[in-house]
Amino acid sequence: MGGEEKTSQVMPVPWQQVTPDAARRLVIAAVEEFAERGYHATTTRDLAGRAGMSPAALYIHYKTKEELLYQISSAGHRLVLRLLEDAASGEGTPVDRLAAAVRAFTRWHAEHHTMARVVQYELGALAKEHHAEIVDLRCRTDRVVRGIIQEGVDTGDFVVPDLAGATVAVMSLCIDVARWFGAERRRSPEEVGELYADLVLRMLRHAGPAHQ
Amino acid sequence: MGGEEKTSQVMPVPWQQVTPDAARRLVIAAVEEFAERGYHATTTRDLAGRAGMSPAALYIHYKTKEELLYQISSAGHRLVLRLLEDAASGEGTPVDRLAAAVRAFTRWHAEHHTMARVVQYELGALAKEHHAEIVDLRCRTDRVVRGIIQEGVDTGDFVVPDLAGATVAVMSLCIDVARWFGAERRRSPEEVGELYADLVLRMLRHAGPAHQ
DNA sequence: GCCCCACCTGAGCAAGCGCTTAGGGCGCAG
DNA sequence: CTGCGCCCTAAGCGCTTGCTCAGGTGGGGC
Repeated sequence: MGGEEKTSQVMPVPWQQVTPDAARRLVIAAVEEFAERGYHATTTRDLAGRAGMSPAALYIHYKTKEELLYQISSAGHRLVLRLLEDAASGEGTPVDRLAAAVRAFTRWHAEHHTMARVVQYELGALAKEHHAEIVDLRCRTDRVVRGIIQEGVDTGDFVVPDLAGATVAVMSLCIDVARWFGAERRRSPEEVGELYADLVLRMLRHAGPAHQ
Repeated sequence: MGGEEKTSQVMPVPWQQVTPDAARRLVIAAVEEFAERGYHATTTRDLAGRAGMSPAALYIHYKTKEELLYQISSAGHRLVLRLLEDAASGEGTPVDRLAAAVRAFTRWHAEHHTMARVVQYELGALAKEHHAEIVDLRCRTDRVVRGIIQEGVDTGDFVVPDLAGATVAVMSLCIDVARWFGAERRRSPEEVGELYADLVLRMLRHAGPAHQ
């Protein structure tokens, strides 16, 4: 029972390289279940059931339930970091690159909002050393975005009274997409990405007459 | 064990009217525990222990653990709704009133970030009829903010390509404060409120030379 | 035929869960 | 004093939890 879940594949999800097949089915089941009910409300029996196997089979592929969460969290954070680094090291002005970063970051949170929910809201359930590793990744993503904004300030394209505050606000705006996206069916991930890129530029650009 | 928690009281928290004292201690303990570990990871023994009583005493004051969550969620949502309605029905231009709304909404999420976390991130753990009631409250808060933005668009102060999208973005930005605030000690709730009011106005105002 | 190995299952263990029950102490009206 | 009601606790019930383990199945090399 439990038909195959169809997830949109516009951006790559790294589960293709997870083997054997049962392990992949488990990790996909875990993303859906953790996103829907939360890590602590999900039982190993739920996961095994959704992946089409007995509860005991889970422990052939993963040592603990927490390791499954860690795999998801780690893969998600690394993927997001790469996304932002690509945007940051791309061509164009800081304005262009911040827009690209926000577009990609937002779009990922919308398109993969189930995985994004696990990545962003289930950190607290990680074991201590796993948690520390993830926090380090998050600091790095923060630094990437702050770097682009700083460059924009240097060129005079951005005017921000508080660099750290603006960085937090920009990332916060994008991250929270994972929370509300899905309840509303009207907008596509691409549209939200465009809208947010525009809003963020409006937020940070100096409010002079030389608009676009 | 477990000293008295000191919560800043700049904005009123309605627990003063919760009686008897043990019931109030329980609800305060529940806010802290639910915010820190999440509803499902918190046990009734944790709550009773933090409130300084035996596990069984909880059930004298609340029928279930879920009812405790519901009391917190309901009180929080009603408080936030009133906060926004006050700002919306205040004096001044739509620009002034949106700034006031964002300032108050943001500040509440920062100042009471433990309660806000429960209010914003533990909805899914509510029983079905409680959940429906809370969702209704959330729709009303949404409508209040959308109303202010719409007025600003009518007066020509705001230029937004997508009213619903802009509303979601504005509220999203404020709500997410509950997630990250507390890790960073550098900013006060008032400062974040000011920063966010400024950023939101920049996001929505038409980008002409008639600035400020 | 044979064994090996990767993968899986049924049954179940110890611990912890939400919640209940029987009863105890204490303040107060009589 | 007695009697009553409120607030509380110790003990524990029935169930679910994360996880284990002995054993089974099926395909490939010999």
